[in-house]
Amino acid sequence: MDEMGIGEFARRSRLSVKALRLYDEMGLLPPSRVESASGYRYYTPDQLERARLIASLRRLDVPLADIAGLVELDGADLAEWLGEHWRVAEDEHATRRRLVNALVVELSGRRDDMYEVKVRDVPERHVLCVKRHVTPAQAWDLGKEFIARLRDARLPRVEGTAGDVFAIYWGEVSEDSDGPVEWCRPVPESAAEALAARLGDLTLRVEPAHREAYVEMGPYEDQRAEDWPLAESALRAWAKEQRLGEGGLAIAPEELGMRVTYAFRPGGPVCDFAAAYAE
Amino acid sequence: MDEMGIGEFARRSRLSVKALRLYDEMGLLPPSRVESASGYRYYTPDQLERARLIASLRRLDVPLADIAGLVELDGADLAEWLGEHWRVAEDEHATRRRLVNALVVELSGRRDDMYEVKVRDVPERHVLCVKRHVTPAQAWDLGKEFIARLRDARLPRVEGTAGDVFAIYWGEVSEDSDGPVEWCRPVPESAAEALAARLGDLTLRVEPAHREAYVEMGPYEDQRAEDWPLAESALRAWAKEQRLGEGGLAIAPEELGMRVTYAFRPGGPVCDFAAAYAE
DNA sequence: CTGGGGCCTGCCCCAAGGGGAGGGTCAAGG
DNA sequence: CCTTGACCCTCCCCTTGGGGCAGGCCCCAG
Repeated sequence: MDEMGIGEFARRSRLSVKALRLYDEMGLLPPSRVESASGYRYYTPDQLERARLIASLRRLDVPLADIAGLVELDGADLAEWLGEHWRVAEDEHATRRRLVNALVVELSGRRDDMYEVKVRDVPERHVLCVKRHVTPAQAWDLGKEFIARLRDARLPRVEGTAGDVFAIYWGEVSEDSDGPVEWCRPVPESAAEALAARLGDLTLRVEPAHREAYVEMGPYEDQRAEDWPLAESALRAWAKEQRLGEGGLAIAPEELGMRVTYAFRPGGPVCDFAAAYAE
Repeated sequence: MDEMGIGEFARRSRLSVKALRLYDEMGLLPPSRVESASGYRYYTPDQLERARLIASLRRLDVPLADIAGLVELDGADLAEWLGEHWRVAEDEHATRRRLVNALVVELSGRRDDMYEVKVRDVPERHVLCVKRHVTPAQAWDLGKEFIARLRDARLPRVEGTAGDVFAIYWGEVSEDSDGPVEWCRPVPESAAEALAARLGDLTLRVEPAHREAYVEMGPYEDQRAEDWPLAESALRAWAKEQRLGEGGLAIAPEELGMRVTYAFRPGGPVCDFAAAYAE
């Protein structure tokens, strides 16, 4: 029988002795034999394949908890899982790359050419709103639903950009912070009173006139939550350049919220990411 | 004075309250004022910029220890540092991508088309060797030096592939495991005796005849240590296919070592990654 | 039978916070 | 003035995937 001690097995599997003892303890890779008297672990060469697979997965930062399930899969299923895992990793990497680019551009004082900041004046508006606390997952689905409801053709429309549906993020929406988010639809003042009767879960309020700095984020379907902080920082850099309050208070998420406007223009719906400020 | 509590500061900086308390404790981002009676932390808006920078760097997985130094740099230097940091990250990502590809190819049973495994017979040879324990950093420099020494034109050459300089990795070379690595130069048997007199730190030994499975790794200058395990696994997969010992023992790094052959062919030096086995 | 290397368990340590207990503070409303 | 609820404090334990070390067996070769 072709046994070896833990040291040799470690060298040949490219795992550390410490890791092997851990994997034994958690049942992921028990030695083929453990001498009860001494406690010595003995491994056989046919355990190397599993060990090397574990080592590879660890090198890809797959958590041990996942690995425990994965090593029971057959090759094809594991390959499929890896494909999916890698897709996610590529995604995160791309997000980080955008963040690095944005940071470097901002720090080196160059103009950010990724996002062009524009300004628009928004008049006082009567808006129909619905406000919810949502997790990131819900935000997308619920958003779609509310946007559809609010675009309901039977509601009279406000002319121009000021009539687009928008959402206000009053707080951060992430795994452990759930908004709130408010979806809004401007309605003509003339219609507001009549609507007040049949509101349902909607509320009617008046938004003050303000100025918005915004960047265009492209098609609605392509929105990725990770890009919003980049847009936000572009707005902030712009604000600094414009000397809109050195303390960072002119752009005021805490007052008027970060906004995403859904403009259903010809050619498909596109988004703006906007920060309102009160001059 | 435009102070805010830790909660508001957390929201506006996209850092958690917990993180802020930690950064205070370690002096990275102390509040502008701490009420001594209550222990309450109060921050000012002009601290937001630093806080947001820290948050961005953390999102890039920069360790806090590094961040502590980085936030004192000016924009240009920090941008430069980020560029370098990112270059490394891209590198690691590319390495992981190669590993995933290799794994998926191997697991789904497809032939690995990245590396074509070839076989060659190596006759018994007299070799001039120098063996050292080296760290990864040293391996490269020391390797260059020894290869140059061993290629010394005054030594008689063995004809053909069998005459190429090669290195044997007897153990893993990584941050915490230092080899050993042996650099070798075959010499004709006829010259061996005469050489024995003026050996210096070189040793002369006889390598048994064996067969080597190998893959071609491209130019010498492009070698990256991270690719070698991939090549090794390609060899191992090939060995399995050839039924060269199901236990994984026929390919025997533990016996004959993993080899890298430096072939100084016309067109520049290229490397082979080889595993010797004893039929 | 003795030395040296291999191996054992058990304990503490790391980053970068998260979660919660138990208790003090602040500001607004009654 | 009092209460209530939101906010904040410190302290302690928990996480992942091991690394490092202490103190003590074990095993094999000479």
